Amino acid sequence: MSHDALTLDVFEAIAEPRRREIIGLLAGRQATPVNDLVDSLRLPQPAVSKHLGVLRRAGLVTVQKDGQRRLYALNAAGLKPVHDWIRTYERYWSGQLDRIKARAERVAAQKRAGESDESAPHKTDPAE
Amino acid sequence: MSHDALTLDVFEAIAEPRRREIIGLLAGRQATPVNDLVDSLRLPQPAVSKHLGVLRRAGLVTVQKDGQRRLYALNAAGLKPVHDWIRTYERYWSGQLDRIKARAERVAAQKRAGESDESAPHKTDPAE
DNA sequence: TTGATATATTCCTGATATGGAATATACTCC
DNA sequence: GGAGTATATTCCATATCAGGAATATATCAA
Repeated sequence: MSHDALTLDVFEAIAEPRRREIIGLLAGRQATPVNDLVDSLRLPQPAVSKHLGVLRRAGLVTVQKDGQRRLYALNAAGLKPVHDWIRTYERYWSGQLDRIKARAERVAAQKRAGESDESAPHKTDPAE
Repeated sequence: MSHDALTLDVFEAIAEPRRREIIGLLAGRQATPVNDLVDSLRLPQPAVSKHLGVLRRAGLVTVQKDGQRRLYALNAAGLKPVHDWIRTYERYWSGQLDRIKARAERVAAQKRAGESDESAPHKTDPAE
């Protein structure tokens, strides 16, 4: 990817299920050595270290030296960009009233009636 | 990753900046033909169609035939898994007290339900 | 120092994604 | 039917990633 080696995209970082799993594990602890994560994840240590490297460059975890170990801790604030982005669309599914209100903002600009709307957040199965 | 050709991971779908852009464009409109997106994105039409295909298989957009055009609409509800996952960690950056409270909730919820969707944090070590 | 432990890094390989170009499909209009 | 428009699909080339294996680095212990 065309990313700076030092700054990875948070969205890409959390696209990996294993990395989300690591985040979930770190959320419950304060500072966890790599080996504990290796045991929990049942993944070879190099793979875990690589994932931790991605998370660190994405700003999602912090490292702390403790003797020969490296203690990783979650930096949940790094998830804020994703949260902010998602929240923009939360109103589109959160409820009928909210959705109507959201639509009203757009419709207000047009001030026209008789618009046939059908974008309900229910899943329409696109059969080929 | 080895994904079903018909069911793509939402996290992977939104990892692409262009696709997030498409989502942003669709959020403001009701049903948009591909060509409108092509104009807005300044991306060749085949690329746009491919991204739309990914979004559709991930359940984030729906298609609707309109003559020779295909009208795409945002299905924001497809973002809910991401929202739910993120919300789990929202409290970790919102405040210290909230964080303690969050841990209690999480532990309680895990004792109650064994229901685990793929994006949820997996087993947290109870010893801590 | 020697050996063991903890973690990171490098190299390799297979899988996959992206954009580009060309082509295929489907629909509309004449 | 044939031309033109709208969209999808295929093929190609490049890039990247995930995991495996081996190795490198750093620290601790005796």
